[in-house]
Amino acid sequence: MEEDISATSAPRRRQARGKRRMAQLLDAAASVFCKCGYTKASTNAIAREAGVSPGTLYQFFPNKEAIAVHLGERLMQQMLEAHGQAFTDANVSLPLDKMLDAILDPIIEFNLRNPAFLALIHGPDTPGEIASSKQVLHATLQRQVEEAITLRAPELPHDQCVRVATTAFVIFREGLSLAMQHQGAERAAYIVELKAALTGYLAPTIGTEAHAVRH
Amino acid sequence: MEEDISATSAPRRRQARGKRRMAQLLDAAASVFCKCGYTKASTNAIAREAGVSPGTLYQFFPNKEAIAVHLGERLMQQMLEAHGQAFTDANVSLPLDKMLDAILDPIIEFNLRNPAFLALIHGPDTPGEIASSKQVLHATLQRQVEEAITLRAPELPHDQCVRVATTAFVIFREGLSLAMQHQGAERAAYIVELKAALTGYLAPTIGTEAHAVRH
Amino acid sequence: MEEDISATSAPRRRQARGKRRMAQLLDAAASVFCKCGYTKASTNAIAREAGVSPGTLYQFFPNKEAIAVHLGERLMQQMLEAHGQAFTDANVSLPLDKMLDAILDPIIEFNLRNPAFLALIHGPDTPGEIASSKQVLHATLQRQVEEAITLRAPELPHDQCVRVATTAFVIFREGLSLAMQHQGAERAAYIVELKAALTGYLAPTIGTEAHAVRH
Amino acid sequence: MEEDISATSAPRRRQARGKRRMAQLLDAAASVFCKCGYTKASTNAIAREAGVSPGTLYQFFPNKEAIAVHLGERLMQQMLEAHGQAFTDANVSLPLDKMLDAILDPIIEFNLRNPAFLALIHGPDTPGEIASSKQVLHATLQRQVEEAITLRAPELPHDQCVRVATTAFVIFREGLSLAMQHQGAERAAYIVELKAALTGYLAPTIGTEAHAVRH
DNA sequence: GATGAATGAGTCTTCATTCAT
DNA sequence: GATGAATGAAGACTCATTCAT
Repeated sequence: MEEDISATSAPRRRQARGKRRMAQLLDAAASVFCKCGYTKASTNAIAREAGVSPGTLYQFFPNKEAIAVHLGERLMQQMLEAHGQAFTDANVSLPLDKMLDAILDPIIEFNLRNPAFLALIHGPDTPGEIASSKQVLHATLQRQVEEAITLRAPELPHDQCVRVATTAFVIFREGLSLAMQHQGAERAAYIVELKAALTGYLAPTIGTEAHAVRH
Repeated sequence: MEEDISATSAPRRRQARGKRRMAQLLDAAASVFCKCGYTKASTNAIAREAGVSPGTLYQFFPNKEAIAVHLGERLMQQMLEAHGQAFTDANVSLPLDKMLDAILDPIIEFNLRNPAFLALIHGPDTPGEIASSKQVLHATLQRQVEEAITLRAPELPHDQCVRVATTAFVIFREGLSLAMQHQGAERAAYIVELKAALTGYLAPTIGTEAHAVRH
Repeated sequence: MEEDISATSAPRRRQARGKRRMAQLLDAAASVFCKCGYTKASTNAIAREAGVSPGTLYQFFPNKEAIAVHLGERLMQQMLEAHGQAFTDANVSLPLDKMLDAILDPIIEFNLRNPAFLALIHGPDTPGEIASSKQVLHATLQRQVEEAITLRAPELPHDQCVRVATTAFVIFREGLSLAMQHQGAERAAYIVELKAALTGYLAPTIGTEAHAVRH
Repeated sequence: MEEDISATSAPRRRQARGKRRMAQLLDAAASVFCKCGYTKASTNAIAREAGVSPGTLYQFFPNKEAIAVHLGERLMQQMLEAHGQAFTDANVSLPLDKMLDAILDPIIEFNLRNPAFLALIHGPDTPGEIASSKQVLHATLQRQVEEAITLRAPELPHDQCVRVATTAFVIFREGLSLAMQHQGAERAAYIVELKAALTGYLAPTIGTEAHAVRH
């Protein structure tokens, strides 16, 4: 608008650089969160890992938590882009064990590539601070689980559905965490256990059979 | 009070006072860990809560983690004293649901009275520092679970047994955590879910029937 | 609007835009200085308030203090334009109380509309940095007061005149400040006190009677 | 009590050291406040000036403002100790000019020795932050002025008395500030102006004559 | 002229730990 | 054993200013 004659205007280029920096910072944050956990990850360390000064970090994020929130959002979005079909009706109507495979396998695979996911989903150990960082992932995933359960067991009262989803979610989270703490065959074996746990827990509530869903 | 001239020798008295101080400090630590979580609990805060100076604290514990470790040990011991019979053969040979009631109810009740238990069992969110603090409770409880499972399913390969125990343990830990985050009826409902999850998970492995055990 | 193709030449247009920008920035600065005081007003905040980038701000002012200086100059100029007749011979020759009314009332009224005036006239609390910012307003006003006093009391030695002017000026400044800290009737009452203070101070030196002045 | 046989017990000695450190820190703060003003005085600078680490400073004061408050309190106390008789009935009943001499001279002299007084009484330039630091000195002194005025002019309505005291106080403060900015004869001359200003302002309200006061 | 990213020293404050008494 | 002062590195965050585009 002002003075640009070039094809890609200056403001646009600047904006692009901004996006790149944010990505860079989020990458660094992911790395540091993994190494140290949320609490011990320092903003200065994140900046250093990103190769920028602390001031730069704060040009993009107002505080440490915002970094976690953005990272969480980016992770969620990437996961949905990569495996958005996990919670589709097609999957949800499969027999329970197939359904769990269809839903969990992509998520697990995503976690292997993005270990920051687990770091975030655990958040700080401080009781009060339920941590918006945690919230983002938590809320989104849990809503999906709730929806899936509602589809499979429409007669379940809402509050009970919430409890089941919540419980299923923490089982998933901790089972995954366990798996990630191991390698190779052991990890695979823990994933088997995780699925067994979810199957065992959910079967009485939502049944094991294939199940036509309709909204 | 302090300097009584009773028959008991001076060293013994000193030792007794030491025990009292440690108990005092551990009580304070429990309280602070509950309020703040492990990471944000400062040794100064613990000392203040105990009504002693930081220097005194370090006369009994070499560092922050040692406090957590000792607290964990004391909690374990108190739990065993109060509910040592939880994992007895009698209980372990009950039908699965009865067994879970028999084992979990005392532990849950103990947690209600000692919320520091949960704070410790979660420990710092720092990955590396899987925290000897956590370890104490973890290890002890898990061993008990392993034993129980071995009794119920002696043919299970050892490594599989470990995985099952580990998985069952995290389900228990997180389910309990969920319950403690709620109150009254909601808490009770979450406990029901917790038991349902464990039942569902363990039934295929260790069976639901009563089961005579023998060492 | 910006890029109109009118007769006026490009450089002139650019210069006009420059003036507009400066005005814009000074307005923003006035607003921020009022809200935060000189010290806590950040250049970034001023730029933001003006709706421009920090870089742009520094294209017009070499540093924070220059902004204050320019703002001071603009305020002085606006005040002279609006109430330039305050220190005219006609006013200065009035009886003391009428003279104070004639001089102070417009200035006070100007301050009501331009509260940045007070913010500037106080400047940073830093001793060394008696602050050119402050200086501008200070110097100009004080010179006028000196002139008025010289006219009323030509026989007064110069250095004494300076002291009287200086003292009268700070009385005025702080009295005004006090008035601005209150509202409505209370403010009016403080203005009465301000005038009483100046009358009481100046009467012995420059007399209360009307006084023909001549240069 | 515990193990001390010495004349001055260990705890007492420790407490003494604490007091000494606080005094040391307040001295340092006074010095830094004078050099830099309240706003630019950094807690680290104060600690450095006191020859201790930042942590030590925070063992005695919870934050920067508390330092200022304590310093203000100490200054007030020292002033009262040194010149507590300034506002006595004897002085207040003198003729106005004698009264001002009797009251102001000691205060002025105190300021010469404790220039931090002025730094504190001005406080940060931030508008909102009326600064408890400032408050301490302000409030105490103003109350004394109010009392003196009430004694001299008992018929004055209370709110008017407050305004007069407030105005007189700021005249004093700024006049003193002016004097402190100069040296030698010039300073003396400014003190003369200060007294003239107060005399001129107060005479109409509280009269110039000696005045028997009674409570 | 305009932009906004980049800087980096500096601010206040905390905390695990040590040490003289 | 007990005290509490002392430490100092570290943390989150700010801001005047510069620079590439």
